[in-house]
Amino acid sequence: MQRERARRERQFLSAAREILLERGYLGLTMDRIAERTEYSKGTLYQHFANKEEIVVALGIAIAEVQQHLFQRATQFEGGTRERLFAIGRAYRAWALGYPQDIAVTQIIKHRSLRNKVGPQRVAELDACEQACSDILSGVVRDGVEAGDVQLPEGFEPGHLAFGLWAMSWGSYTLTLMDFDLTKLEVADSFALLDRHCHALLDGYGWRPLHAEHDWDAVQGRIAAHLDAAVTDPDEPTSSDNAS
Amino acid sequence: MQRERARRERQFLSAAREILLERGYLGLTMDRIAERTEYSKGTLYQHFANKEEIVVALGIAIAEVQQHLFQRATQFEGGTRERLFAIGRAYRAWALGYPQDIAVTQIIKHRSLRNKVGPQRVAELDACEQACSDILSGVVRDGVEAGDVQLPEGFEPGHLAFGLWAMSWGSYTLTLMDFDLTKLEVADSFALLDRHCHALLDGYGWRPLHAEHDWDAVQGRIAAHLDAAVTDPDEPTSSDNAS
DNA sequence: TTCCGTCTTGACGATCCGTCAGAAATCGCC
DNA sequence: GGCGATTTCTGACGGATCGTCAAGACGGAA
Repeated sequence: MQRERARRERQFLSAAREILLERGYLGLTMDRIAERTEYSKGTLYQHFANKEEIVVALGIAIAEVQQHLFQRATQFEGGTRERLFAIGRAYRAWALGYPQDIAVTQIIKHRSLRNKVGPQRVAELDACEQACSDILSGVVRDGVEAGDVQLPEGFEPGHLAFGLWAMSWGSYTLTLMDFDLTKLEVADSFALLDRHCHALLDGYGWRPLHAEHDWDAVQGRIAAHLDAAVTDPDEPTSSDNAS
Repeated sequence: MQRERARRERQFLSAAREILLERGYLGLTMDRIAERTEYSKGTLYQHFANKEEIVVALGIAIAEVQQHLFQRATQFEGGTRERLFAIGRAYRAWALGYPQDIAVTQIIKHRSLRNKVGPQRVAELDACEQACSDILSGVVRDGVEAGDVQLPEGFEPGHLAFGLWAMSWGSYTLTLMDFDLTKLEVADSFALLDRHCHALLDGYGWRPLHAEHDWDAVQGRIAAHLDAAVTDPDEPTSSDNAS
């Protein structure tokens, strides 16, 4: 039964995520996943051809959450730079809410892993990432069309999107890697990233500039917008509700 | 003999690097290293307690090269922003010259690996990275002192350095991870990174701004400066000499 | 030569991956 | 319900690798 199969796949992934949290990447073994789900290893291997596939599958789930957050953020009603800012906040919310997932994403991004994974799964992962970067590029395009920003000669919207993404991703991984400094800087590193993104956009002249706008106020509205998405449509189960 | 020991350690590392190039990270095994160096596994284990230690040791060697390049770059005679640009070019030269090393660095940056490595080796690696980021911070400090840039309230030089580093590192890893897009974008992604760094510095108002200066000309001078360093002192004869 | 401390070796136990022949469950038909 | 066919599940197994360690090789001193 197809339905049963999907349910089991979720079980496997859920177990894998638990083990990953408890024992780290090196502690994640196929035997342990099988043991925890009380299925046999053979059954597990009918879903995932190898360990890497499981990690990539986890990555796909993560990317879908990200995509969802980005989609929500891009619907924020405001100027183009505000919407870009909203996506940045969504990314930040993701990084703060699922810190473990950054490590998983980091593993997935490593090439040697992709070689052992089936092409359709890789394609699925790429599609998710493509969707996220398309959302980002779309907002840049909107900014250009609205006349809020003028890209240099030969610049595509995706180029600017890449810069923002690279800086964010770099910040997260560098922050994550430091053991001791992290404790002192983590709270900072997010604020810092925000500030750098503003500087980058200022550098390209995207209006309103950092100094021209009350971004703290915008941030509050964005938080409300994103929170609404998190708490609103996520509850099909609760029985007691006030009208 | 201490001398002998150091020589062997270099042999092991050299073999490890070769295997890494030929067969990738998953193909790097202790047996293969032992076989290639014609030492036994037991001897290998007297130098490195486990596979992770070897990778970190490779990372230290890589970081030393980086540090050397940065040091050379920072001696470029020019304005503070030009010197910063020189470091960027040095980083780029490193990434282009040793693409495989980016993958190694990426592995090292992953936390789960550090747990299995001896503390003094980790400390050595951290020291190298600290040195590199100190060089970067130093130039930022010079820029502030020279009045070329005015940092926002509460901003330390290291904060700006972190931004540049994060964007560069993020660009490299994101570029490296894509299989197909890479082929089309690689030549671009470096130029793009340059442009983004300029935008970031412009955003913080570091003079002279991107539009105020002939950076292509500076780039030529920097290349000459760095090339001089690469071709000059790179040939220590392997033959022994009396001291 | 013989003894003794040091260095080296490769066989070994342990762990984990991925497979596959057979067991168990389910289905289809009478 | 009975019974064979088909699908699904299982866990023991071979292969690869890690890291260890008892035994052997080596070299210098007596």
